[in-house]
Amino acid sequence: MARKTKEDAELTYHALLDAATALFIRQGIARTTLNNIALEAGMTRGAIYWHFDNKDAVIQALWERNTSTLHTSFINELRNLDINDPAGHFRKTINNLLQTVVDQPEIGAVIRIVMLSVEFTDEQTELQRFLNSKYDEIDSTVGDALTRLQERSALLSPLAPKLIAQGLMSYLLGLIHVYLKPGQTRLDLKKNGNQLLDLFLDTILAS
Amino acid sequence: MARKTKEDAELTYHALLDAATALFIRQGIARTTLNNIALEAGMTRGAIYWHFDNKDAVIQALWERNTSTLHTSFINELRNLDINDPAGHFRKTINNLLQTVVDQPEIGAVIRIVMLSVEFTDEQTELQRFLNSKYDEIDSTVGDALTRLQERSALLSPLAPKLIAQGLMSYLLGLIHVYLKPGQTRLDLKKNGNQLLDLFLDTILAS
DNA sequence: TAATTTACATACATTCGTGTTTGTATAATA
DNA sequence: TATTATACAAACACGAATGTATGTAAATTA
Repeated sequence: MARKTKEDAELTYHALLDAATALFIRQGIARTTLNNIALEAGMTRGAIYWHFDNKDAVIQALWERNTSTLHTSFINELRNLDINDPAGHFRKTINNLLQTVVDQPEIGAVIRIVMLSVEFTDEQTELQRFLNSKYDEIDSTVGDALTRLQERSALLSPLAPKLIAQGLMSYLLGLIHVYLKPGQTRLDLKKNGNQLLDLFLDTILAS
Repeated sequence: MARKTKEDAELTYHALLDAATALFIRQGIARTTLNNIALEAGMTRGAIYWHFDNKDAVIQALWERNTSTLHTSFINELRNLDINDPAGHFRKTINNLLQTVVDQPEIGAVIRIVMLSVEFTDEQTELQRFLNSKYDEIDSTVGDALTRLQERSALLSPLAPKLIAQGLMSYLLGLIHVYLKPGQTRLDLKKNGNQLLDLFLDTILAS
């Protein structure tokens, strides 16, 4: 067919990623073929192989486009907790994260996709290593933040801060995972997300 | 080759399920082929197709063999909470569940497999419906139990019991998911699982 | 002990998805 | 304006996985 302008090409690039997101959520990653994605976006596989190397590259591009900003800003917030009210700042940061995920479905969707694509680990693929490194980064940053809170005796729980971080991360991931399970209707994170989070945060932070 | 006795056949049946479990955890479900499973068990695909209809049937059989008992006993406990100390009984039941998952790797592994195989839902397959119904059963049972606790004013949190149930389930799933992520080493549920759980339970139940 | 299942192994057919190659109309560029 | 690079579509080649069909030795049954 016809060649597109640079702007048109970028449109299809994003259309492909959007299509991938929708299908990954709807049918799961494994069941979604590159052909599916292309057709959903009104293209052929040629377009995909032009813009990406393979399916893993699509997933990584999804991460870059939809969550990398949130990722780095989240980490920056935690690394520079407000010196006057670090506990409040921490709480706010976590709450904001969940709220962002809920308010911007594209972001939440990609997070769930990422969670699911870490399924395997034997003979780690490049994507696995990449995503794992991102997760580790968050994990240790949360741990460090809680450690500093403990040093300022802003932690209620006597448990080790690294351990609490693991619990908090598990809780967050669990909430997102359950919330975004397709067909799920009972859990309304938009309404109750912060309440549920505070349920946990109240035990570890002074209110 | 040679035909086996009935007992031998049952051995290979279990060998196949064991092989499937190991491979699913190691490589993920999608990446594990029926041939892989057969070879891991020292058989050929013929053995698999003799004992099971397809891969989904293998997963369902895994559930039946490794978690159905835990499932029903867990539900029974929650449906018949000790009338004298329902809150303590509830707490104990949840803690036991996590401890069982941690102490018996085959059970924990299957739970994680099940979690991951619910990935998709569009055009639900029979397996999806089956697993979802099991999850719903647990979910509503926990909700009911918490409702009864609230009626007896044994709930500290003012949140709706159904909502708390969602949070608790998310937490549990998150913990198991993170804990059983292959290659993961930081979270030691065996040591700290109950502490982490109590972190949550203490906010909703009287100690 | 003869007949019949059983518990698989082996072979086959077919589909599906991937990666690559080729073709091409047009935008960008010089 | 001629050339070249771009953004794909279309065709091709291949392996891999599935499901099925067939073969078969031994266990079970009558």
